[in-house]
Order: sequence, then structure tokens, then C-alpha cells
Amino acid sequence: MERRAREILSVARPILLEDGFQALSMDRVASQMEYAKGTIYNHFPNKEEIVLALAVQGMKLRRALFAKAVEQPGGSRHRLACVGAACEFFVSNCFDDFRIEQLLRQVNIWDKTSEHRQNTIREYETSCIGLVSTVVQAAVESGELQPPPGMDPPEIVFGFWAICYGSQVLAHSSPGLKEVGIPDFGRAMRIHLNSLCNGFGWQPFMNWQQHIELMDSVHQQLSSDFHQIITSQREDQ
Amino acid sequence: MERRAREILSVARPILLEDGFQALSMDRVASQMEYAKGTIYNHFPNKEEIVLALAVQGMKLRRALFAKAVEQPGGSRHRLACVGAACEFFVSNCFDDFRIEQLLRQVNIWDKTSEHRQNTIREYETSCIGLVSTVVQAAVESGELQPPPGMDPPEIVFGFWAICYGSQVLAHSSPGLKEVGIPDFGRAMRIHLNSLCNGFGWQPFMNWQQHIELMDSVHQQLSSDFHQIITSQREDQ
Amino acid sequence: MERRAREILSVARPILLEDGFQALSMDRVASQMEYAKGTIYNHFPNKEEIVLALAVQGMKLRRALFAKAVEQPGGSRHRLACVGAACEFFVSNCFDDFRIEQLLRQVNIWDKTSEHRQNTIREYETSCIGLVSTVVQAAVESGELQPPPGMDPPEIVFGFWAICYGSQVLAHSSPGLKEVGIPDFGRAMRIHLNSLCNGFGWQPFMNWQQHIELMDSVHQQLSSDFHQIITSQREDQ
Amino acid sequence: MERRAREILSVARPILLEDGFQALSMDRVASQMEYAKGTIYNHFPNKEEIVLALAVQGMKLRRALFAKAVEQPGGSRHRLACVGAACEFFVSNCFDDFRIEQLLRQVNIWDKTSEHRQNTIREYETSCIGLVSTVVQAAVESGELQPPPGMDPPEIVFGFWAICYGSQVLAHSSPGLKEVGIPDFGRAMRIHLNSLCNGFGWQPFMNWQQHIELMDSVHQQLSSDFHQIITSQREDQ
DNA sequence: AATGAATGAGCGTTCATTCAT
DNA sequence: GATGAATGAACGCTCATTCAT
Repeated sequence: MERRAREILSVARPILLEDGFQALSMDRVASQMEYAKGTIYNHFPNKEEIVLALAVQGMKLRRALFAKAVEQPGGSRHRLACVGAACEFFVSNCFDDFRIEQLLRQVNIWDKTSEHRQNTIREYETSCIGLVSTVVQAAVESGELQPPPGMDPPEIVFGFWAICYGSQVLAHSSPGLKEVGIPDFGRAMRIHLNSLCNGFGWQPFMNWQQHIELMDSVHQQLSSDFHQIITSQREDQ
Repeated sequence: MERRAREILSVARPILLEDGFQALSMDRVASQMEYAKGTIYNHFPNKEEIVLALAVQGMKLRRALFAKAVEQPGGSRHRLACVGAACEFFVSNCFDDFRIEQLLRQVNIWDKTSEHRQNTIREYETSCIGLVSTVVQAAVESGELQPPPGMDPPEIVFGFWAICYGSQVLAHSSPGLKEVGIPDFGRAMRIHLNSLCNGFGWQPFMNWQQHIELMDSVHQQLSSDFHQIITSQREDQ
Repeated sequence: MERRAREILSVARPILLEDGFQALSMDRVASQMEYAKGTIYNHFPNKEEIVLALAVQGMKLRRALFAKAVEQPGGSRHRLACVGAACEFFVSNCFDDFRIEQLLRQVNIWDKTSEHRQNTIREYETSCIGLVSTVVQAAVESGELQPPPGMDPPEIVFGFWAICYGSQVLAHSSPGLKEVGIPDFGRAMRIHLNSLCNGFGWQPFMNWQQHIELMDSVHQQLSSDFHQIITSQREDQ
Repeated sequence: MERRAREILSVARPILLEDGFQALSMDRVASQMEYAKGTIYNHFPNKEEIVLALAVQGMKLRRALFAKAVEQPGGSRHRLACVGAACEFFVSNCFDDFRIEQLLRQVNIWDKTSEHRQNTIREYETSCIGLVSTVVQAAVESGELQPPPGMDPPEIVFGFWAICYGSQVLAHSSPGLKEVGIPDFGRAMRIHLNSLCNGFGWQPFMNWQQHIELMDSVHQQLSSDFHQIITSQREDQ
């Protein structure tokens, strides 16, 4: 049944997160639930598919957050801040999902998985970029942003995405960021994102204080919406 | 004796890169070289240490490139471009090392490794950030850069680092970046790095064309130096 | 209902032939047809029974060929040639059936199968020997053959059967028969069968050229009959 | 060590013979000896190799018997009788080896085995045919045998081989040979082999009684030699 | 009659690690 | 210091069979 698959995923998730892909074994999953190993294979043909299915859960969640952020009213830069808030919210509240997504980028999972689930993953990724691109596109159309010639919205998005992704990964995997002189990576990330906007001449110009205030207010505004989204999504999982 | 260790690493490296951490086993390493499994254990107490040792090789290399970049004459923004060139050069010519470093950020390797080698890794990372920080520091001191108050050079570096790292990882792990609308991620990365500089008001201001020209010229200038460095370093490995 | 069983067999057959008994599993059969695993168990209590049922199909076919061969007019030696032609035809055109029969002689199938199907198999085998024995019997009665005292027709048949069976198996399983110096095992087999006849003094004596000519002509004569038989039999399967 | 391999084979052999290839599992072998499963894999990379190794033992033995038979003095037909005796002796006293050899002809073993052991098997087979061919060759050269034109010694051997192999297999796998009317397949086989000789005009002509007497006497003569050979060979195994 | 989820023992294989030589 | 046989738990996966629906 469908419920069975969700149970399997809910058992597999903590194993994957706490002890890594290597430690995720069908034996271990089976031993932690009431069903036998063979039963798990009726739902997932191999453990890689389990990881993919877990990743899909997270990507679904994030896309929902992004969709909510993008649909906010206001100027393009304000809406971009909303997306940034969605990003921050996602990493804060769904950090596990973020880490699972990271896994996909590292371990050799793709070879053994069905094309169907692979496509699902790709669609979610594409769709997230697309959502943010609409904000950039709106900025261009309204004249708030004049990107370098030959630079399309997705390429602009790529920069923000790289800062967000890179910051998060480095922050959580670099041993002793504080010792190096980066005490609050979240604040640093916000400032960099804002500076990048300014660097592109994205109107209205904001100094770092204005940006941080904006981010805080946006967070407050969307917080309950976001919580509602992840609550309802997780009920389905 | 020391040579033995290097031989082991040179056998382990392609296994790790081609088939992943899971596939790296002492058995397989031993079968591909003239020494027995037991001998390998005399040099590396477990396979995680091998991975760490491989990572150290790469980080040594990159620090050498960074050192060369940082010692270039010229304005701070020009020197930062040199560091950028070093980054690009590293990923182009030492992509394997880059991937091994990524591995460290994902797989559960740290638990089983000696504190000594862990510290070595940390020192190289700190040292790289430190090198780049000197450029930022110089920019601040010369007045070319006025960072937001409370933002120290390492935090500035963090932004550039995040863009570089994030871009590379996303570019090499996102299925179908081109389909999404990002045909040349290298160019996009350069533009974003430049925009970030501009966003911080780093003098002299540069538009994207000037920056790309600068990067190209810097590359040409340093190319042979860089090649010499990786050649000599690899002889030692 | 009966058609269902035939469908199952037609799915199982290529699996058995291409990948062997080990690879034949109820799961695999079910996955290749429209019915579920449980349904298959309603028709065949285990996979051994499927193999037996497949073998019966082949043995039915061969007996039909033998019956046609034996009913030919002419001298006993001519009729024996007809049986030989049936053998050759069977192996050429129903090689799969021949291989399945071989399987029965090797794999431990008998323990798990019903006595009923086992008896069916035995009856077909006995019946084939019986058919050929009638030819030998006729030869004895007509005086064309004087077998050693105490040697009954079935024992004579046994020799021919052994040459045919042994030749076929050796030819198809001996790696590199040609390299050993046996370029055309079919021709060799014919000569040996003829020599055995001559050795028993079976009248009329034939040299090897006459025998091969006889075999060729008999083949031409019976070919269309044989084809008709396997066509009609296979419709029933 | 070498002794360990022999121990493994001696455990595997009865499993293979009593319950078939399917039942031969590394688990079962390990459970029946003092060494662990992993140890077995140090000697044989998979179970197919074990079967091949067992087959080699038998083929070595048979070739030794053939070599002894062939080196007997006397006319070619007498020496051929010696080979026949070797065959009969082999099947009587090394029936297990004969059955293992049969296995090779049926189950898909070749795919997973090393080319080295495969070649060993082929060499033994070729070598056995070669030994018998020398007898045929001698018969031709002495004028005792005039084979059909274009029929080389190995092709002659093929006929005898087919009768021997086919008879043995049919005798041991046909359910109820006696019921069919073949009470003593050994006697039948002898008569057929003799008739085949006569059919080729192999001199001196022998009737079935003379042949059976010859075979009996040859058996008595060689019996102790043969026993000695298998005893000494089995000590090495 | 048909289904197909569930089972769980079993399979072939791997591998980090130990340790006597 | 080097060896490599030995270990034995663990792994991913299969599959004949059962049985409630």
C-alpha cells in the first residue's frame, strides 16, 4: 500500500541522516519496523530508490515554500527577499531534507534508480529555478533590473542559488568556521545576497541594514504560512 | 617507506574517483599493487585515512596556487582576480582533487580518522581563507573596499568562496543545467563574482566585460606559473 | 483455463532455454505475463512441474514424428532410415525441445513433481522405443536382421538411441569439436549409424555413400510431412 | 594452501553429487568444514570454479586410465578393447566423476569461470580423444582398419565415444530401462561397440561372444593397474 | 478463480580487520 | 616490516510459497 511506503521512508530517513548512506541497509530498515526485508523490496527495488524517494519529499516541500514566496505581492526585490526567506526557512526547519538533497549530489545513486523517479527529481529542481526566474523576469520587465546583455533570468538565479547552497554546505561541513573568523554565517550570507543584488544594480538599492531588516520582517510575515505548508505536506508523507 | 604511502594513494585515487567511497576497499587497493593488504594497514589504519590523505594532497596543491596568486603585484581587485584565476585553474586542472574534497563534506569519514590528519585538513582550509583574506585586508587598508561595519575580511571571503564552491558543485551535479537555461556556468560564475565585488563597492568598479577581459589576461599571465606548481607538487606525491 | 496453462508454458520456455533452470522463477514468469504469481500456482504447484510439462510438449512432438517415420512402407532398413531422419529433423527443428529433455536427465526435478506427470514422461519414452522396436522386430521377422542371441529389439534400439543422443549432446557441449578433428558431426553420426547396422549384418548391406544418399532422399520425402506435424502440434500447445 | 583447496573439494563433491548444483552453496560447504565462508572464497572465487575443479580431478583420472589402456601391447582392436575397459572401469569405479562431467554439459557454469580452468578442461578432453585416436591411427596404418574415405581417426573415435557416453547417460537417467526391455545395458553397450567395429570392417572380426570374452579378460588383466592408478591419483586430491 | 502483499530463509559475495609466520 | 590466510558479520537481493481478500 501507499502507507507502507511512507512507513519505510520514515524509518529510513533517520538512519540515512544519522549514519549516512553507507549505513542505510535494507536489513537495518527491516529490523526497525514490523515488516520483513522482502516486503521492503516490494515497495522499493533497491536502497537507492529509497534515498530518491526521500529526496522527493524534501523537494516537494521546498517547491511549495518557493511557490508561496513567489506569489507574494510587492516589488521584485521584495519578492526575491521572500524567496530568500523561504530558503532560510527551509534550511532551518527542514535541514534534514537539505542534507538528503546534498547526498544526491555526491553518492553514486543515479545508476541504479528508475528513470521515472530521476525525472521527478529533475522536474522539481527545474521547477524551483523556474519559480525564482519569474521574479527575476518581472524585475527585468519592470525595469528594476538590467542584467548584463546575454544573461537570462535563470543565469541570474544561478548566482543566488550558488551563494545559498555554497554557504549552507560550507557552514555545515567546514570544521571550525568560527575559528576562521566567520562567527555568523547566516548574517554573512544575507549580506552577500544583498550585495549581489546591488552589484547588478537591482532597484531599489539597499544597504546591508535595510536588507537585514527587510529579511526579518518578511520572515515574520511568512512564518506562519510556511509552517502551515510544511505541516500539511508532512501529513501526506 | 614514505614512497610506499604515495604508491598506495596513487592506486586508491582512481578507485575513489571512478567508483566512489563505497568501492574503495583495502582488498581492491592491494590487488592493484605489489604490496599485500597487511602492508597497507601499516601505512593507513583504515580506508578513511586514505581518503583524508588524498584530500590533503589536493589542498596542498590549491594552497600553493593561492599563494602564487596572492603574491602577485597590483591593486587588490586585480589580485582578487588572480585568486579567482587560481580557483578556476584548480577546478579545471585538478578536478579530481576538487571532487575528493567534496567527498569529505558528505561521507562519514571524520569519526574514524586520527585527529592529526583532521587538523592538517583544517589547517589547509584555514590557511587558504587566510591567504585570500590578506587581499581583502589590503583592499580595506588601501581604501579600495569599505565593507559593511562588523564584517571582517574572512566573512567577505566567505561570499566569494560560497559562489565558487556552490557554482562548481551545482554545475557538476545538477542534471541538465543547460536545459534550465544556464548554458555556460563558468561565464555566469565570473559575472556573479564581479557583481558581488561591485555590490560591495570594491574599487575600481568594473562592468562584466572588463572583468571577463581581466580574468582572461590574468589567466594567460599565471598559466605557466600554475602549471609549474602542480607539476612540481605532483612529483612529490 | 487450459489455455492459461499453455500461456504459462510459452512464457517459461524461453526463460528456461536462455538462462537455465536456475533462472526460471515464478516471479519472472509472472512478471512477463498478464496473470499474477498466485494464478500460476493454481496451474502448476511448483516450477519443476512447469519443466516437466514443457518436456512433455517436446516428447509428444517427437513421438508424432517417429510414428510417421515408422509407418512408412519399404524394407526394414529403409524404415530405420526414416526414423533416423525423424531424429535428425527433431534436433534440427526442435532443438529447444531436445535441450529441455536433456535438462530432465541432469537437474533434480523428479523429487518435487507429481507421479502423474512423471508417468506421462515415462510413457512417451517407452512408447518411442516401442515404435522403433517394431521396425527392428519386422527386420528380425523378415530375416533381414539376425541379432545376437538373447538380444531383443529394444536392446538393439538402445544402441542407435545412444549414438544419436550421445552425438548430439557431445556435439553441442564439447568446446571445439572442430579443433579436435570432427568438422561435421552430423555426417559422422550418419556413418556410425550405418556402420552399426552393417555390423549387425542388417540387410541390405550399404556402404557409407549409399547410406548418406538414402538419408538425403528419405529426408526430402518426409520433410513436408514432418513440418506439418510440428505445425499442427504446436498449434495445440 | 593447496591442502585447503583439496579439503574444500572433498566437502563440495558429495553435496554436488547428492543434491545437485543448485544445492551446492558456499554456506553449506562452510558449515560442513572447519573453515569460514570467507576462507573458501580465498581459494575459489565462486562456486562454479569449484565444480570445474572437481571436474578436472575426474578428467585427470580418466586420462590416466586411458594412457594406461593405450600403452598396452597387441593388435589395435585389442588395444581398443583396453580403452573400452578403461571406460567401463571409469564409470564403474568413478561414477561420481562421470556425473560431474555431465553437469558441465548442462548447467551454465562456463560464464563465470576463469579462462585458465576452462582451458584445462578442454585440454583434458582433447587429450583423451587424442589418445584413443592413436589406436585408430595405428589400426589404419597396420591395415586392420580401412575407414571410409575422408573420415579421420578422431571422427571414428567420436562414434565410440557417443555410444559410451550416450549409453551411460541414458542408462542412468531413463526411468525404468528394464521395463522397456533393456535388462543389462552394459552388455548391450559392449555388443554395440563390437558391432560398430565389425561394421567398419575392423580386423580381426569378432562375434559378440568373442568380444565379451575379450573384454572380460582385458578387464582382469588391467584391473589391478587401474585400481593402482585411481588410488595414487586420489591421494593427490 | 484470481490476486499480490508478505514472508524469511537463503544466496553469492564483500570486506575491514586480525594475527601467526 | 611484510605477508596473506582466515575470519564472520554484514550486505543487497531473490524467491518459493502462503494466504487474506
